[in-house]
Amino acid sequence: MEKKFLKTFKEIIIEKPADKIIQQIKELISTGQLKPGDKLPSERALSELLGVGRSHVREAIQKLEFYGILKTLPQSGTVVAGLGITALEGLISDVLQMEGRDFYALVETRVLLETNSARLAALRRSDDDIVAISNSLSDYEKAVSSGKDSVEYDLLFHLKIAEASKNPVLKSLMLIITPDILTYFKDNNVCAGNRPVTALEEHYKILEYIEKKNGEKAAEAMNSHLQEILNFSISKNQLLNKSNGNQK
Amino acid sequence: MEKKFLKTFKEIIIEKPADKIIQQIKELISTGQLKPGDKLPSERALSELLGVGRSHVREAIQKLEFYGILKTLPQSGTVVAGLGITALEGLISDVLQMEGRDFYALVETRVLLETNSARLAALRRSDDDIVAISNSLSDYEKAVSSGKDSVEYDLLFHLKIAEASKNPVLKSLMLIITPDILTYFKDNNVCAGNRPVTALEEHYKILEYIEKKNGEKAAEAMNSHLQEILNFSISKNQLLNKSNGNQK
DNA sequence: TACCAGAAACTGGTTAACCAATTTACAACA
DNA sequence: TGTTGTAAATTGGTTAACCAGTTTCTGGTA
Repeated sequence: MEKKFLKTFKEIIIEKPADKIIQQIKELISTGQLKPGDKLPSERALSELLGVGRSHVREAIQKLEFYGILKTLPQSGTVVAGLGITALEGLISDVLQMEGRDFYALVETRVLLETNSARLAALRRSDDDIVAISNSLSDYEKAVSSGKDSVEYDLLFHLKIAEASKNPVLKSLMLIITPDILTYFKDNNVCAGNRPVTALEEHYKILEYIEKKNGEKAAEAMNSHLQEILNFSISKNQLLNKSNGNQK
Repeated sequence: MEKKFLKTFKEIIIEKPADKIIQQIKELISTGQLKPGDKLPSERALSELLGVGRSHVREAIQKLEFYGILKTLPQSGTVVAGLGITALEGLISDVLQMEGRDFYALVETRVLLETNSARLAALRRSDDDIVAISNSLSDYEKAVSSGKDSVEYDLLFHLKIAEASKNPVLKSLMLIITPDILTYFKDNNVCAGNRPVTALEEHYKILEYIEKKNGEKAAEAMNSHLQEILNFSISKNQLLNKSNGNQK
């Protein structure tokens, strides 16, 4: 089994300079040496202090700004953003590297989001939404019958439902976890055999309930549609936990 | 009312050069001119093509890489990553600038996440979780009785529950929307008057059900706890939509 | 013709210098 | 003494040049 061999080797994470800087700044904030509203030392000062090029400092600040932790004011300075700092400790380690590979949690969350997305879509859909969902469904059907790569079209169908829910936040969150779901699916061949075919039927059923504006039924159909994947991920996750239990 | 005045003015979005580049690359991909696996033109070529400095191109690529859309291979080139490209259309405009200010959607999603988070926490909590939640609750209580800034401690309480749910993805998603919730709260004084006091009682009730491992009751308590905020955001949102209806 | 060094061109990575806007310090004036 | 205008220092923004690998082309050899 060559995979195991590879696993023991591949942990050489090349820690880019910027990442180290991020870690240091994070520490300064979480230890309270830098409080919300404080100004950071200038980029030049930091680069000299840390013994790295200014571009690295720049990159680190950009990333931190992404997460809303820092705010840089042009020609003036960089400050620690005030809000949500209490949650910072978890933010970086969690959001940044959600690679936790906790497939079950991932799918469980997806079920949660999708079930409610279907319910809201049924209640709030416009006629245009029905058209959009139908189109993506026929795209999916084509992909299935041609026999390959249907997964992306599958998720696209679900995304259209999220759009019909008229809740952009819900949609955004789904978009955030979608890439991880995708890699998970592709790596594990979740949609093998004639699973796509049965899934297709379930999709039609979901669409039907959404069209009928039956929120509860739509949610229920979506839930049972995803339940199978959830069960699959349970067994898979247990396997992984067993073999990788010694990892951090 | 000076706020209204400011609102009509502050929409001068300074479109940074990097953002324009991102938009162009996004378009190239979504129109199919760049397919997954394709190599992007070199940074130099792009910078000359677009008439901007290389650092801007660099910044754009970094951001795109963040979202898993691009992958840069050192000393070789930058390629379009294969996964989830279909979903790209929405990804950038949505996740990047979720500033949509759709407060109702934000709170609605929060209710959804939190309700299920409470349910799972009740089912999966350890004794340590109970201790952690209790502690954050007494922190909150102290803040309330001292009379200020209780909001952050409030959210911290909810976060501990998310941790007890043993679903890191759920927790991460909550962390993502938390900053927006916070600014919303602070801007609108949601927790004014003796709202914190009644909220405190509800918190204790939630904790009680979680301790008793009663999932349904915990979910129910959390739901009614948040329902008031949801109602508040409905009225507020309508007001905003009315006054800002002409915005994009 | 097939193949394989070796050099030249090109890649992203990194640094240092320069730019324009902001902030700060200070001196002149009221 | 307090205010204000100006200049110097400092800031993030931007550019251009250089570095160390990678890829590609090329010419000679078997």
